[in-house]
Amino acid sequence: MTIRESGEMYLETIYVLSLGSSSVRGIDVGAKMGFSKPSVSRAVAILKKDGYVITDSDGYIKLTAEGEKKAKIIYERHMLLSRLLMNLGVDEETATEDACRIEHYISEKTFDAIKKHVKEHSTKE
Amino acid sequence: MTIRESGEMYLETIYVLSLGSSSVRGIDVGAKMGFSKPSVSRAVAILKKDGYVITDSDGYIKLTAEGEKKAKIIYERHMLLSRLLMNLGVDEETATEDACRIEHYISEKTFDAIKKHVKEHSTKE
DNA sequence: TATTATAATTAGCGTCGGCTAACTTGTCAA
DNA sequence: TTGACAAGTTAGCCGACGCTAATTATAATA
Repeated sequence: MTIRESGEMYLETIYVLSLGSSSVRGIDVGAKMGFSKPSVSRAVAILKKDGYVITDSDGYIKLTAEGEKKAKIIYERHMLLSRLLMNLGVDEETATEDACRIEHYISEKTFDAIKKHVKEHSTKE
Repeated sequence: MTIRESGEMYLETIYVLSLGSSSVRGIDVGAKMGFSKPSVSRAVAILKKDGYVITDSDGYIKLTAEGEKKAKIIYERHMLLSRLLMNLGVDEETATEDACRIEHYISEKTFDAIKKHVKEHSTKE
């Protein structure tokens, strides 16, 4: 099964949390995303089934190699989009929020174009 | 109830079809969107309940004043986004497709910024 | 007129992805 | 040792929004 929007959000959140801490728990993911424990529990179970995460003996959530790869792509897209929007003059908070919502729906081609644009415009202005 | 992504898509489709023909039927909407008749039937019923469309005595779908206003905003957003993406170098087909998917998730602030950008860049290059 | 085709609707199914309530499990402190 | 709290899971609800199958209604044609 292909990962869906919701799964991408959970994966990205796990990734971001794991950047700041070596031990990520479901409860932290839920707190970050504003979702309940059962919602996280189910989402993590799906990510596990699909091979993106594992839970170790202490119950901590770890990304698999594949999960980390995927999460990095999603995160990079998020950053890229935020930067694009900020280049267009959107404030950081709004840019981040909007990027978060639309990052799941954009094609590879468009991301390549955005990447090019951001590369050209991120140093100046 | 606030209109949702799905409702926005139906409304936009009805609007676009009504630009090319004075009589829009559910079957046309379904054909355009690739959805079944029952899906359209239900969606139109919701749009009707929410005051965005009416169906006349012949069963044709007409936008109300509010529906048309809303549809125009959605359509304008679609055009704007497409133009932005094309300005970034994305081909028209991809730009249109991506714009279609993300147009529902972007804040007013970001749209204003995009509008400004497109205004500045659409004549040149 | 009777049949047939087209369009719309109704009934009901399935998936996704939230939720609450309730149960389990493990740790820590009284 | 026991009791309480924290974290996770299970069971099951709900709304949104696709779908098919079957029905209804209308219009066109044999």
